[in-house]
Amino acid sequence: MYHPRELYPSLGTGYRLGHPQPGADSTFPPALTEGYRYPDLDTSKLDCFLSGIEAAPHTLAAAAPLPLLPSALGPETAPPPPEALHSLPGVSLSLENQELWKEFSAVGTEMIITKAGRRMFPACRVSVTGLDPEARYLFLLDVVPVDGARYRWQGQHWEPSGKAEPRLPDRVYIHPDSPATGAHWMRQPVSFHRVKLTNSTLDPHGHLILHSMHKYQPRIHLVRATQLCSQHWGGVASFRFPETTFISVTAYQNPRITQLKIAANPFAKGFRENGRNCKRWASFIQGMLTNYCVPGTVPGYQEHDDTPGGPCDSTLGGDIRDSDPEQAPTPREAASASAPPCGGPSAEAYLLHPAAFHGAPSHLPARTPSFAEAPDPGRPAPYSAAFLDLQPGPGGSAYQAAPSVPSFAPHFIQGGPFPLPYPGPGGYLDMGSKPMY
DNA sequence: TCGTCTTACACTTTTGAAACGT
DNA sequence: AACGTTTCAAAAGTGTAAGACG
Repeated sequence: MYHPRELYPSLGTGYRLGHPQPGADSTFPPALTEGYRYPDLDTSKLDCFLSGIEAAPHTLAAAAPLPLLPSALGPETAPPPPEALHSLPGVSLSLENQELWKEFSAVGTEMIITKAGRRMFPACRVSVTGLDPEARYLFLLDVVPVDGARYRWQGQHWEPSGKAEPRLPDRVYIHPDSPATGAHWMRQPVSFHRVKLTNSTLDPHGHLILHSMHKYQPRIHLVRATQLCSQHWGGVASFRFPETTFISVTAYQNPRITQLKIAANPFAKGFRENGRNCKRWASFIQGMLTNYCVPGTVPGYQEHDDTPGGPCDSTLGGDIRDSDPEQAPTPREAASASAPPCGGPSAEAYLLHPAAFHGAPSHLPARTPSFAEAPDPGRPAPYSAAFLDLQPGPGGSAYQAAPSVPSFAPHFIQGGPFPLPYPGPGGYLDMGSKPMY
């Protein structure tokens, strides 16, 4: 994983990737709104990194007047802008470790956040199809609040307990292999296991900053980066999976989650049979035998399912799905059909603020009475009104970008300089502070 | 007092360099 | 000499428990 600072040594301490957005919460402490800085920009490294990117066939049209974002924490009044989001038709994403996620989701997924940064477990691991094998794409992941509530563990379930904290600076994790060809991404599952979550608002490492005891939803964005550092783009598709919703905590609240983590995460092996927590583990085994199955025998429950170093990143060397013709990349004609029209926003603009490309949610979701409930795929997710709808694909777990693409809000194109600096593979982008909902 | 957060700890896996073999 | 495999130590990732903090 690259640290953005390694790529941009010369920008100085005042440089920020994401400009403060219109309507941003002005009451936010400056240290938070300024967020992550990139003190050392080395453009030569950037050139090297971007040298392989193909020339862009299309140019960004002149930017239209920018609509204002809704004010922070304000009512949701602004309808999505009329511009259509340039999606990637035919592109579908499936959650590889869906079974594991469902196991956690059924209990109420919790993710530890620490000052130094903690990895997500389970990690988001997806398979993608429908890309142009020869085009280059960026894979991004960010995490957004699900609602405006803070949660509290009530012994048996999670309950809302008050208003959410002000939204923290948005950061986006860029998959280390980005940008890579569609053939590369489709060759094997793409894992985001290196993503780290932190509760340190002044985190210097570029980890994704979250509030403790808040509910979050990871999102995965695919950007066709026809030319990364100019005003070109080739379409974008965003995906999310309801079962990956989680509540951030500094210490596990639900003992069943702890047991699930120990059972499924190889790094927690020490807390199993022969570990210090063997009594507790034995009790859990008994429970699993009664209610589910022995860990390791439940599909998606094997510890390898999310083992770091699996099919995940650095896909540049992996070769897991190569031999499966059934899952081979779609023919080129399908991909060419997804080629975007001329004009439109750029990949870097999307990097600057992916959320803007999906517009603002048309409404705030109702507070969930209890997180213990399994997510209802049939019910629109809180952000879905302005987000790409995900339809279960033929494979069951595959989600496809629906044709009824929502809106595209170009107001963030204006926010960043062109060419936009790109933090590089495995890095994070600080999106700056932005309105909460 | 209670809920939340921080830190040190023991344990495990991962990673990469060095050694070794072909 | 080049390449591939094995070994091993350091680094990194886990949840726990105790204590600090507000």
